Amino acid sequence: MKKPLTERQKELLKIIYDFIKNTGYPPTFEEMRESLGVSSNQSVIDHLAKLEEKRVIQRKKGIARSIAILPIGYEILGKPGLAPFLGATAAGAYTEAIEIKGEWQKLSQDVAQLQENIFLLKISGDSMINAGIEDGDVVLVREAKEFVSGEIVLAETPEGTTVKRFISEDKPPYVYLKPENPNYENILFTDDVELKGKISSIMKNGTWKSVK
Amino acid sequence: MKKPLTERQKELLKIIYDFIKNTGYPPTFEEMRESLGVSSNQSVIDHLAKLEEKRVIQRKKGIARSIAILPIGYEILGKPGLAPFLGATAAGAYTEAIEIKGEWQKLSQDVAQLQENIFLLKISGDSMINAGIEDGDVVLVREAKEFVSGEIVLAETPEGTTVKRFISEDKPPYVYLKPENPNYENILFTDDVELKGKISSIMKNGTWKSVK
DNA sequence: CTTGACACAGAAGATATAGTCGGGTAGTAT
DNA sequence: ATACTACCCGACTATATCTTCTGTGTCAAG
Repeated sequence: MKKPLTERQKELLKIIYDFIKNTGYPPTFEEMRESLGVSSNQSVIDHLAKLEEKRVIQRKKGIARSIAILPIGYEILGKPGLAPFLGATAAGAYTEAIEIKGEWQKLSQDVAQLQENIFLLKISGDSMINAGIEDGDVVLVREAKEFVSGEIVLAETPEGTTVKRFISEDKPPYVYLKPENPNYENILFTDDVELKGKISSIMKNGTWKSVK
Repeated sequence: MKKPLTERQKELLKIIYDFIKNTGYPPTFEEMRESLGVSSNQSVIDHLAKLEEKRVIQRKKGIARSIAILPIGYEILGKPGLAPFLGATAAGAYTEAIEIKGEWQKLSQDVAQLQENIFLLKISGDSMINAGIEDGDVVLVREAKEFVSGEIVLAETPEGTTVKRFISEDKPPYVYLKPENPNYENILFTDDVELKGKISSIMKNGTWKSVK
């Protein structure tokens, strides 16, 4: 008789998931403690122990950032998947080897949520032409919360949504959005500007290439 | 003029990718050093610096296991993706807001490779009936190399391929495969037995549930 | 009114992990 | 010859991170 997760446990699971999605690696106790808004590691440890007991996550003793979310955890978070169909095997008596059928099967409607939020955008305009992004191109955007100087980002500004290179440096104008076309001006980064995601790939002639 | 990755750098990238796929979190310097088969951390650091310079990965100074593979890295590894199509935005002048179209677009044939190797299996037999896995059921398998006692696994034995619970304990019979049906015998774990993956979900009446 | 589950505080100690320093070799280009 | 790049060795240091210990308060169940 498995018990369901408590509110606090669900919160922590969500915190872990979001952290991984955002950084690419799991959080430390300290980072989770911070996100939970408590002052002691002990709380985190207690909750992690429960989550592990309930097979929602898995950890390794003494290893830094060693939290992995197990399938049950993803299910609780509502993150489904897509998979190829490989054939039949046996759970009872031994039977035939696996034969590859090569079919595909949707596990849920919400496929994109599998690992991260990604979506496609059609570009209009030529302000990023020197980065190889041209009018009419389709680019792939990965949603993110943390950004590194030099990355091409999707930004929301009071004037609208736009794609530019994000620059953060320690000399004026410090933080701004930079077009890759000399005919356009930099956009200073103000409180009104919100970064939505990173442009990671671009489709050219039907094939995908990385942006740089 | 970007230089391509050297052989060694590609090897390290692959090592990092495999480690993450397998454990759910990135490796330490020590673990990478081991996989590279060298005796000094410095080698790893040198290669990581190059990979970071070439925008293949991204790291944070002083932070444990803080390697994230960037889109270019995934491209080099040949791991594509699938994404919903959201609409048009502007790279030039500001234009309209994003409108959701809700279409889907395939980025490549090889969709399953996105984040990990997963596939479906049709079960025959009733040896796992007490775990809720019945004859004719379809289960989802995630390929893995490391296994924890208690997990339901897909195993290859000299007699054939089978699904059982993997048990590893410090009393006899120590390591074995356990059916979830009293009518079946345990299978002792020998050198001939190879674990291929973990059963993470099962489809019942068209919907997916976690196995326990 | 005791017991247990849940949630949290605060601090000390142990160890896992990143980083630094100062080298060495082989190959290739200037 | 000199300079560069890719690749590697080994020992040391600094700190990031996990763990352990002891104790508090609440709330619901027996």
